[in-house]
Amino acid sequence: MARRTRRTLGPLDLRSQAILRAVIEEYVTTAQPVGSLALVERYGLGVSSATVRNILADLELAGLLSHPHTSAGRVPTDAGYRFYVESIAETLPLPAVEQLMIRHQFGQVEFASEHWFRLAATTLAGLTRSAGIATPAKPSFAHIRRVDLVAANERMASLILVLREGAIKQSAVILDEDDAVDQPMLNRVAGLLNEKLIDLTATLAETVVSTLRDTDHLERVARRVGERIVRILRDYDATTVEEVFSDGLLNVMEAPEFAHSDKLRQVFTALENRVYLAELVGSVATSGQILIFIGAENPHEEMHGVSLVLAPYGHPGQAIGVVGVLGPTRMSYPQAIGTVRFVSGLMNELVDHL
Amino acid sequence: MARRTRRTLGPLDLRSQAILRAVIEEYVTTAQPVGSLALVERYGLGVSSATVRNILADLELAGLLSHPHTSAGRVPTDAGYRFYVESIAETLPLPAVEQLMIRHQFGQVEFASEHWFRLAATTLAGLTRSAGIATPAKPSFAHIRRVDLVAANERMASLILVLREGAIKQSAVILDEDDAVDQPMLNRVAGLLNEKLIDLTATLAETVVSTLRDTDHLERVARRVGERIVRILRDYDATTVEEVFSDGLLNVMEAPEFAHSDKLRQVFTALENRVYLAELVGSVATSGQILIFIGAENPHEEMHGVSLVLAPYGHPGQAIGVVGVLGPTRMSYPQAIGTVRFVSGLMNELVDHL
DNA sequence: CGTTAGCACTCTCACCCATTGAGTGCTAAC
DNA sequence: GTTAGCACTCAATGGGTGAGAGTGCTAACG
Repeated sequence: MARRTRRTLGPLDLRSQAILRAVIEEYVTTAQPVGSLALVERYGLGVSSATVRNILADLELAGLLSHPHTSAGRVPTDAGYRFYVESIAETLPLPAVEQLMIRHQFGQVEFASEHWFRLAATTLAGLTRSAGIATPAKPSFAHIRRVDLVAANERMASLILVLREGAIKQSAVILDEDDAVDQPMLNRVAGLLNEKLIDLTATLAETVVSTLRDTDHLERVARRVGERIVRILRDYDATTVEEVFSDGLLNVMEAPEFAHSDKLRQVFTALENRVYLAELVGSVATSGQILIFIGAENPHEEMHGVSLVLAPYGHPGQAIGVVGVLGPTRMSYPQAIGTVRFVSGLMNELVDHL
Repeated sequence: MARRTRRTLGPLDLRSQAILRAVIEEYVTTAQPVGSLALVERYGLGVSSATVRNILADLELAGLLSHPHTSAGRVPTDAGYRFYVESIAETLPLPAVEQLMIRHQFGQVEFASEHWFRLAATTLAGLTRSAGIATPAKPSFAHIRRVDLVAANERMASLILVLREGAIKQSAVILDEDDAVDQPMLNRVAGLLNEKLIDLTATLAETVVSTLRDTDHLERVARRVGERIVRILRDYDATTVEEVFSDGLLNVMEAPEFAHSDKLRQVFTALENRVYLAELVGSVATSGQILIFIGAENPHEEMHGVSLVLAPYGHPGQAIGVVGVLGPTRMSYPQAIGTVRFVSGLMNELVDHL
């Protein structure tokens, strides 16, 4: 008892830190509460188990470890993981061989951002044995790059809208009875719109569209289409995250802590409910750096019990997307951080190529 | 014993059928093995439990029911479900109110097949409390409807290929050093390709592309792009199913038979491995009618223990997609069939509108 | 004064066993 | 052919017990 009050609770001395690290690393691999004996045996600590027990008790007092029951070993708390994550200076970079393999895979796939972010999620899932998460790079304001119209029938046209950032939006436009069109006519409409709207954002496009006259047939159709375009752009700008793609949920499912599976259901609920992810992803996009949410730090109750490692890619101000990993709190953070960092870097390169 | 040998095993008499039906319907709602007493109590059978027991024994002998252990009630076998499914003449059509609600939902969504099939999966999931499955309508042979090119930089262009059936393919085309292009040039290339390739399939397009001369700058670029187009079309034709969208896996997860969750993992594996689904979906597309796979009837071992109710939509010869439901074998088949039938009908209407 | 050996103590886990209760299958009577 | 009666089977439940892991405390040690 005397010892404990004497010990400063603030900055942990190096030995305590080493033991905390050992506990976490042991627990990450075994998924079992770790006891004092196992620590001295497997990590050359040079002290007896009794000493380790004293330190473990201190770490528990500091809130970094916890105790399922009296006669069990220690388990890291969320705060313990947090301390650990902050203390590891060097993350585990991805081995060069794997880096090469992944680059190769990205080379194999069709040259389009659509494929990349899906592949990113799959890759992350495979490398970390957790769930991979990725969103396409999305600009805060969409710019029109090109407008295309294809006749479906004389009163309906398919609008294809290409944005500067590579996204494509498709929508059917239905015209009034007296605005019947054929393909040549649509080509002229598309030509007019391309001329007037190229590189504009929603607000600018709207003012331009409003100048189109209702008297002329060509301009009237262009106006109808233009209004639809503006609506699509506004919708696009309003959503923080277009789509959250995830892969490898099975990996999470296989973690022993989710075997009896009430918590697992929560995680899946949270993942199917894309709004949750969109929020998180939004905060990462604005922060501009790797964010780590450990267990209960997570804003959503359903996600207590899992951790997220998320990193943005792309260019702030221009287009930003997010890649990351979702796994049990008991995950290898150095590896996860290293991997996520590599993949986000890779995505950056790819985006720059466009 | 005498009774049993006397009974014909072939066509079941009506009372036996009624009892089989009762067992299945009871089991579907309770998920518990059902005993003879529960049957006479809850279904006005007008006979004693002893009589029911005799019949149950016969049904078991016929392989339609099984027995977890001596002192437990009966559980339907896959064959029992199969018999039941064949015997129900009338499926449970969706209530008119819900039909209306769903039509309304489809009206709300953007007018594009992309959104429809996703909504179909979500809708099916919600209505049946199982997982919903849907694929976009895909033709056996893609036809070019329109080609569009957008300059990314002077050596790279974004190719946008619209197919007759509404699908859009995007791909980056990288050009040789001496083929540098600007947007006006790309417009002329696109114009040329549109003129030559419209409504063609892969094979026809290929012969046309091969006539383009390498000497002329315009035609050389067009050829490069054309070759890419042909490759995209070939890839498209080669895949039986472009994409399988599923929703509501959570519903399946909540079924008590998957609570302790080894089987659940298999199901998820099978669902993440899209190849499995693609095969099934392919067979439905060719069969042209509602197909039902019950438990072990399923070609894939991982999917024993679940049932699929799948229906095609679209027009054979033209474009065909599939919608359906995946749930535990213990699912309400009349409801599932009725719902799937309605949704596939709805998708048919929508496709016809285009 | 930190470290360590020793030891009592606590608590989970696995196992066994008896009990309970649901449901069957058989037999004999109707 | 149907039914009542009854013995039998077997999963599920709950209490009891022993083993094992790991702790916390105390007293001795350098």
